[in-house]
Amino acid sequence: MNEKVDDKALQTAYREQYPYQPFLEAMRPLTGKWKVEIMWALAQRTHRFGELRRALPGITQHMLTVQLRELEADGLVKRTAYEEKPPRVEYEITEAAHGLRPVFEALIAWSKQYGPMSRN
Amino acid sequence: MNEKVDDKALQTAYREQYPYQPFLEAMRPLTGKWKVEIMWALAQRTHRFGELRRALPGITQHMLTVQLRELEADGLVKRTAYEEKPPRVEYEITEAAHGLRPVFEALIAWSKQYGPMSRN
DNA sequence: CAGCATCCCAAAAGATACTG
DNA sequence: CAGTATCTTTTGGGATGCTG
Repeated sequence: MNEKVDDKALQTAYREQYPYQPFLEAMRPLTGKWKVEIMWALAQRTHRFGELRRALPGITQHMLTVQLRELEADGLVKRTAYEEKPPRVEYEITEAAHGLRPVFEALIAWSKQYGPMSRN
Repeated sequence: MNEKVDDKALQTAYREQYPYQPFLEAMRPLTGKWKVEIMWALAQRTHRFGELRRALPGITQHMLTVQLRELEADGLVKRTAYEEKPPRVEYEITEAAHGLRPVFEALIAWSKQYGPMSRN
């Protein structure tokens, strides 16, 4: 009944001693093939839907819509639709999302230091 | 022939002015359901295969193997097999991987500041 | 113990056509 | 212009059985 005490202690250590869950929580809203790129573009300036589409060569209209909706639901992007004809919709990053900059910067710094690690 | 000059300029800006590619390059080796958790565990100390398995409840043997192999190929994890019977294999993070700590910390700091953003 | 080989499934992403 | 609706494809991950 107690041969696995060490394992249990291990698990407790991981989950309680370190900000384990917060890390995973923080990563989740950015998972998706295009989300980081979208955030990157919006971090530069506000974009219209079509601008964003052209700024991300290869993305489909469908995927851009889907991922923007998810980013919006996660509070990282703000969508503003203007009732005009033809319609105009603008996307910008939220205040909360600006806080991600240090993360991006740290990651880039690391990437530069250790160089591109190509797997293939 | 030149109505799209603005778009081209935009793309150039994203890809040349900002460390766009480095960022994506840096993220790639960490994509995979368990990689961050594996790195987290190994950041605490060296683990044997079985220890790692027990430390990550829910992971399958198959996935642990696959993701460890990828992390190894990306130079984030070092694998050492001892020729014993029964066999013993130890995993540890590499020097390069230690540089990721600031990234993790920045992400966690951001996560704490803006709280958990639940989508559901 | 630490795995590899297979087969299978669900989720994510892409292609295409259509619309307020 | 900025989407939505469907359908198909791809990818990642899981289950199971076998082995040096």
